[in-house]
Amino acid sequence: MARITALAKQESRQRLLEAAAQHFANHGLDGANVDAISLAAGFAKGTLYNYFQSKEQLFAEVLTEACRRALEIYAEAESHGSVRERLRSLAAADVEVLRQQEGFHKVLIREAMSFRNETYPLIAEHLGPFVNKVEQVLAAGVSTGEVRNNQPTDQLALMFAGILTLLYVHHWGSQGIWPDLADIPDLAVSVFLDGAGHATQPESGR
Amino acid sequence: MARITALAKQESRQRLLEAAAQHFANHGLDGANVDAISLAAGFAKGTLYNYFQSKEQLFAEVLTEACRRALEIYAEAESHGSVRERLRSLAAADVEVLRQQEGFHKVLIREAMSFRNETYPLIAEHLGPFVNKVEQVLAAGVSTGEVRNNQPTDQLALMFAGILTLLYVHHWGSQGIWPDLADIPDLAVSVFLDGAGHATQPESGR
Amino acid sequence: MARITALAKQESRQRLLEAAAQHFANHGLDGANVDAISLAAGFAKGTLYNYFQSKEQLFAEVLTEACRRALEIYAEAESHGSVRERLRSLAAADVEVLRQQEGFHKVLIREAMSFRNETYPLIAEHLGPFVNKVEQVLAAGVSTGEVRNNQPTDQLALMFAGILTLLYVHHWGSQGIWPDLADIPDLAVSVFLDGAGHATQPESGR
Amino acid sequence: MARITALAKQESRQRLLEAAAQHFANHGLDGANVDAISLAAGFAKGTLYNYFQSKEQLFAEVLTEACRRALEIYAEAESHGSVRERLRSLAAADVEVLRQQEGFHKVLIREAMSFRNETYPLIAEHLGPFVNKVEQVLAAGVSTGEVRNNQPTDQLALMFAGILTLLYVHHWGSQGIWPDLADIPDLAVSVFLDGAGHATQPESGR
DNA sequence: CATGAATGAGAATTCATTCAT
DNA sequence: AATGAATGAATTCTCATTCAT
Repeated sequence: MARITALAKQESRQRLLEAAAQHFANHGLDGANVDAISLAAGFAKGTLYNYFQSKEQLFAEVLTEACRRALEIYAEAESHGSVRERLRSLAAADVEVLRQQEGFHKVLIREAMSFRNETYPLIAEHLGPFVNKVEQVLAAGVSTGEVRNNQPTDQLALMFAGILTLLYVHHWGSQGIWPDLADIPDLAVSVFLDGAGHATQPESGR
Repeated sequence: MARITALAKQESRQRLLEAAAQHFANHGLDGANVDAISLAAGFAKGTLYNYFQSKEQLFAEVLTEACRRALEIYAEAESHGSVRERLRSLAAADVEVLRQQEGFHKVLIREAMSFRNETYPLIAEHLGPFVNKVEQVLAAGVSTGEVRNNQPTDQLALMFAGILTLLYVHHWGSQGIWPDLADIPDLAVSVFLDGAGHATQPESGR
Repeated sequence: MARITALAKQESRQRLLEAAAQHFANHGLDGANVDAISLAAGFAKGTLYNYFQSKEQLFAEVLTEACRRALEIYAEAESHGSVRERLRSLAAADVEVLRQQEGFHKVLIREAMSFRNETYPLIAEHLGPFVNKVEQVLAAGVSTGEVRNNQPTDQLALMFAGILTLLYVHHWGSQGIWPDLADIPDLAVSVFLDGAGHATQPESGR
Repeated sequence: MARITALAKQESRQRLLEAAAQHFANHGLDGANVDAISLAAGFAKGTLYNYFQSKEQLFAEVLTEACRRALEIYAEAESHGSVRERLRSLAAADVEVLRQQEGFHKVLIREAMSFRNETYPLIAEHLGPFVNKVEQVLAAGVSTGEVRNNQPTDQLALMFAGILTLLYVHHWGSQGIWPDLADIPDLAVSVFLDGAGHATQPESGR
């Protein structure tokens, strides 16, 4: 019985997290209404508070959950071949993560931009694992000569993650016209590695 | 006397707009407190409502004002020399715009991420003139061979503006540690034109 | 105009304080409902918060106000004659204070008994002036030999104030049957000075 | 088996009562949290409601239990010697009762001050036996001349009980500095019998 | 125009109590 | 009996906005 109860509780929690992700996606963090989330999950007004201590903690938990899923997907991203290929693979994984909860990620990015003490550290932590993976690839690339060594790899990794975000934002801002989500991995890698300036000789490994 | 009154009214309005920009910068749109803005401008609590109809409209007006100032500065940006030099000059102008109302731009960028129907068009309009200028430079660069022609220039221009924003965000997110505002123009141009991949021969014009 | 406004505000504040005293008297501190107080004062729900920052602060202000009135009355209490007469006079003043806001004092005494960090210091401060006056009288009495010197005067003063409170409590507990408020000053002095044991010779100065 | 079950139920009930006494002592009646009590007793949240119908009834039961224990201790108090000695003995018994559940008695006294219809009669009932015993001693004292006969003995008895309570309150209010619990019986008797006024000749039986 | 008191809808949060398991 | 998830009324407090002076 305990197990059944525990299971049911897990499900309820999940329902609340999903309703919350959806609601945050639609209303943002400030605009969100805790009661509405609880009701949307099929519970009474105050029930959410049996699972989460506060609106902020709820947001944090939604984030953590998103994180967890993201890590699973990142873990699956193959990592061999050239730096270009490995970055592309990571970018594709990130796009996949995005697809799963696109609305919530929109809010996430927006909250990241608010630099609030309550949310910024949380989000930075969320980005951490991805950026770390990117940095490992770049560090390897520096030693093989595939990546320029005129900038620290941690800064480069941040730039790569940033360029991805940038493309998401353009995607949303253009209502999906450009770029298409499917094009983002290639685009990001190209922008990041090649730049827009004229290379004296074309890259071959593309 | 009517003129004096009108002038005084203009000044009051300006004071309110500045106080609002500062306050929005610190608290965001949702978190802003209308009374506090009015008080910060040196007026009593309700006075703001003699000038603006609502918090939202006030925000929009602050936005419009920021746009207006930005345009003035962009107009002054010199535009000659190589593509690299001209982009650097535009980026420097943008940084200058940012410096003038750094807090407010923080909010601007955050709001851009919310894609709200009330604010997004305004912000897009704000970016417009800058992006147009960048595009002109890039189009010229394509014809001189300084810029690759594997992507439409409007998309490239959006990317350049985006990279700038990205660097601002990293600047804020790192509490000013990296990158320094002064380094941003060079950094943006380098990232945008050269990329991080290994060029077979180093650029000379740097 | 400013003066008129300030005056009106004073009146509103007073109305709220009175409604609050009444409401606290009826419901206690925990049981009190801030909205109800505001409504009872003839204002809208939230209006009270234009005057007081929180329920606790409101309570503190009611207390302070009661304090202020009490001090006025204590100040009027004549202080000459024998220790017995002077104590009687102070006790009578205290009863007078009590009469003015009997309900609120009931709550006050009750809150004093709760020893909460939020309220106890406030209330102790409230009692201070009265106890000080009593102590002065007792100290004088010790030097004239009217008061025994087998206990520090500050402790004796606390006992006297306590006996008064005790009689109030019995008054309330018996629904006013015994003791009558009017009898309390004499009773308190008698209990305090003479005790219930058999004195070998009756006091004459009574 | 029914007996075993009944016994177990008794024990559970007792555990809950003790946890409740402790919790009420720390938080008061209004501030108490039913869930916390149940958990503190080692049960799950709702279990308490298998034993008590409501928070109020629980409080009443704790009170009744305290009463029961107090009676046992009062019964043991020896009663011979002078009035002074017998009163001292009763006071010592009361202090002993207090010591056993000091926290709860704090709440008890506070609740007594609230004069609520739900709790006041209970508390009066609790005091009853003690006051009766005191009254018997005093009545005997009146006939031996040890106690003045200028006041009905029931009122005197209430005063004695009240002075004890008063000393407890000062004990708590001073954080135990004055008076010490151990000093209270003597102090109470002295205050009650002798008063603070100057006796023409010192008591000998002290 | 400036003022600032008043408004009242609305939000987060608490918790005594119920009841299906 | 024990459990603990669910309930939802109630409460404190906020603040954008209005409007009489």
